[in-house]
Amino acid sequence: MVAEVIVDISTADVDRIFDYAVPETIPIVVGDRVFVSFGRQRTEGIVVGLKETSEWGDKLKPIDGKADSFTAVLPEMVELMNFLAKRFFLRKADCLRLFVPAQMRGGKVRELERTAASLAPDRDLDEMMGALRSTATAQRALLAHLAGVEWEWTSALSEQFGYAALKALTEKGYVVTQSKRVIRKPYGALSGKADAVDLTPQQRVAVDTILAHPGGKFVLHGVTGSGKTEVYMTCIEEVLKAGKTAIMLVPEISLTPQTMQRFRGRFGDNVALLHSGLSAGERYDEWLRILRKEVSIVVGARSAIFAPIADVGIIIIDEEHDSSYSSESNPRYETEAIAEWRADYNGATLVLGSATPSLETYYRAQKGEFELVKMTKRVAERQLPEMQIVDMCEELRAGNKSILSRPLLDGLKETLDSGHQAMIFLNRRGYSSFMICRKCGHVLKCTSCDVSLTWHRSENLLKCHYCRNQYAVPTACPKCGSESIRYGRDGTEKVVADLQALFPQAKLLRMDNDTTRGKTGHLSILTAFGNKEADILVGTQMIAKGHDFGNVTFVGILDADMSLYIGDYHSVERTFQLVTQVAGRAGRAETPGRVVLQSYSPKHYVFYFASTYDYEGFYRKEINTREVTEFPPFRKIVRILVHADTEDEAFNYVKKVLSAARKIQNEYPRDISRLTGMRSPISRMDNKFRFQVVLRVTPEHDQEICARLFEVAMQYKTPRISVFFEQNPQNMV
DNA sequence: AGCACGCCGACT
DNA sequence: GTCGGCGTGCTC
Repeated sequence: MVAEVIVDISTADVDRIFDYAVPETIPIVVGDRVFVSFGRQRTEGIVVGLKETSEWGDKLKPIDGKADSFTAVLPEMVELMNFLAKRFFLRKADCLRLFVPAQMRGGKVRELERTAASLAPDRDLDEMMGALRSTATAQRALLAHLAGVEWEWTSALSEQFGYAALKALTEKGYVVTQSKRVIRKPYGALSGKADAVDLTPQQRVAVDTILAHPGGKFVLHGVTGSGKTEVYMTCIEEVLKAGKTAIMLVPEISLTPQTMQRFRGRFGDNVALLHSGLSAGERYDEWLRILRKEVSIVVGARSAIFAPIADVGIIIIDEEHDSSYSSESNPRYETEAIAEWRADYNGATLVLGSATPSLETYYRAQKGEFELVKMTKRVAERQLPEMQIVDMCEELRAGNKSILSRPLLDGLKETLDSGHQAMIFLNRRGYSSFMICRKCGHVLKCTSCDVSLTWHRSENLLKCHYCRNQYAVPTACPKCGSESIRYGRDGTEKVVADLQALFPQAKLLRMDNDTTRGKTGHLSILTAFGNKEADILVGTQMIAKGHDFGNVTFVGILDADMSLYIGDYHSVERTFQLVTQVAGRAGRAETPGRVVLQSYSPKHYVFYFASTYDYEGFYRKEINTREVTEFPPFRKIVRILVHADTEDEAFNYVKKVLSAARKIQNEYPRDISRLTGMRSPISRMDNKFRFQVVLRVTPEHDQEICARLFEVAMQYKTPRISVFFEQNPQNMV
C-alpha cells in the first residue's frame, strides 16, 4: 500500500503529493497525520490518498508512524483542501493547517492532564481528623473540603490551603492523587435555561420557507431587531432532529457572551465554540469534542467553517455582510465560498442572514441563485428608530464649531432626563486619509473612478487606488473656494471629555481600541453598560454590532460620512451597513428609539436610504453604480502585490508581470480591463518597497484568467521578493 | 523549511 | 592556501 502525503512544509516547491510506503504494521487511512522522513529531515504530513502502487517503485521511503490516535482530517476536508488550493491559490499545506489546531502540529499534542486529589477511599474521615494534631488547622480544613467533593485539582487545594498541608496529608496516605484529563470549557460559567419562544408570524414564515427546502440556499434579510437568531436556532433544532449537524458563523466581534449564553441555554453541552478568543487549550478541546462527535452544533467565527464536523445539515452565516468573513492575510479566503462548498458537498442548507446583505449576495439573490426570505418587522411590533440627519456644515455656519450638534445634545438631554441610556458612535474608519471641505462638504474624488482620493503623506499627493491618476493637494476647496479643507477629526477621548463637560452629572463609558485591551476588555465595558452603570457609551465600530441593550433609546452617529470617503469602492455600502447597524441599537425594548446622524454630506443618497430603512432602494441605486463603474459583482478586482528590498527589484518585477498580463489581455480583450502597474499606496512598509499590478476581470472567465495571472505572478517571483496574489481585496494599502 | 553542493572574498 | 558567504536545487 502506498500513501499520498502532503508534508507540513509551506513552500511552493513542495506543494505537491509525495508517495510513501505504508508498513503492514501501521493501519493508515486518508486524513491521518503521519511522521515521515523528508530529505534529511523528519516532518509531519497528512495522508490525502491511498493507492496500490507508485511510479517511484522501490525508491519509496516508509511512513514512520501515526502522529495521533485518531484521524484528524475528514475525507470531506481533503476534498475541501483541493477546492481551496484551486479557488484561492493556496498551498495545500496551508489549507491543511487551517483544519487542525495549531498546537497539535510539531508533535506537542496536548491533552491537558493535571493532578487531582481525593480522600483516600479506605480511610474514615473522623479517624483521620482525630489523628491530626490540633494545631494542623490547614490540614483539617483541607480534609473537610475534600469530604464535601468527589475530587479537587491539587493546584486549587495548594492555593487555598497551602502546599504544605496537601503534601503532609498525601504523605500520611490520607489523600490520594491521580492524573485526570482536563476538559477546558470556554465560558463554562455561562449556562442557564433558554426555552424556545413563540415565533412572530414573519419568523414562522422564514423558518417554514427555509425548512421546506433542505439543501436550499437562502438570504435571510431581516431588519435589526427582527429576531434572526431565533430563526437560526429553530432551524438548527429541526435539522438536529433529522440526525444532522449544524455550523453557525458569527462575526468575531459579536461572539459576545450574550450569543453564547443563548446557544448554551437552548442547546446545552451540544454546542462547541471556536474562535480566536479561546486559549489554545480550550480551542483544542472544543475541536476534539467536535471530531469525536460529542457535539452537533458548532458556533464560531470565520475559522469555524473548517470545523471537523460530519453530516452537516445546515450552515448559517449571521451578519453575512461583515468584513471579518474574508481573510485578508496569509491564507486569504472568503468564508462564504467555503460555506457554499461545504453545503453543496453535504447537501446542506445554507442561510446567509443580515439586515444589510452585501451587494454581491443580494445581487445573486436577484439572479435567483439564492432564495430571498424577508423579515420587515421587529419583534413585538416594535418600531425602527426614527432617524434625524443633521447637516454639520450648517452647524458650522450657525457658529457651532463643536463636533456635537445641537439636535444631538437636545436628544441626549431628553434621554438622560427620562432615565434611559444613550450610545454615541464615532465613525473613525479611514481616519484622516481623505480630504473634505468643512464649509460645503465637498470631497475630492477621482475623475475616472468615482472613488474618493487618498492622501499620501510622504509625497503629499492625492491618489486614486484603483487607477493611476494622481492629483496635487489643493489649498482651497475646488467647489466653493473655501480654505477650510482638511483631513482629520477628533477621537473618542475628546468626545467623552466634551460630553462630560456638558453633562457633568452623567456617567460615561468609552469603548475603543485603547480601552478594550486584554481578553475581557470588551466584556467588562459592555456588562457595565448593560447593568446601567453608565448613562452614555461612546465608542467606535465595536459598539455597532449585535448588542441588545433594552434601555438604550438614543443613538448618536458622529461623522457618519467618515467611512464614505475612504478610497474604496465599497465605502458607500459600508456606510449604509454601519449606519443601519448602529441605529439598530436603539429602541429594542418598549420605549421607541431615536437616532441623530451627523454628516457633512447630509444629502448623500446613502443617508436618505438609511434613514428611511430602504435597503431595496439603496441596493438598486448602488448596484447600478457598480455596474457602470466596473466594480464587483460585475468585475473581479485582481491585485498582484510585491515586496522587495530595493525599489529596482520591485519595479522590475511589476514591469515583467505587467507585460505578461498585457499578453493575456490580448487573448481576452473583453474580459480584462484597467490593467495597470504602480507603486502601492503605502509604497514602503517594514523597509520593503511595495509595487502592484491591478486589473479587473469579468466574472465570465475569471477563474481561468486568474489562474493564468497567478502562474505569471509566480513565474517571475524570485527568492528575494515576496508576492501576494489578491482577488477582490478589501483594501489596497 | 532545512540541508548540501558549489563557486568567489578576507583571514589564522 | 582555506574558512565561509549565501545562490541553487532537492526532498517520495
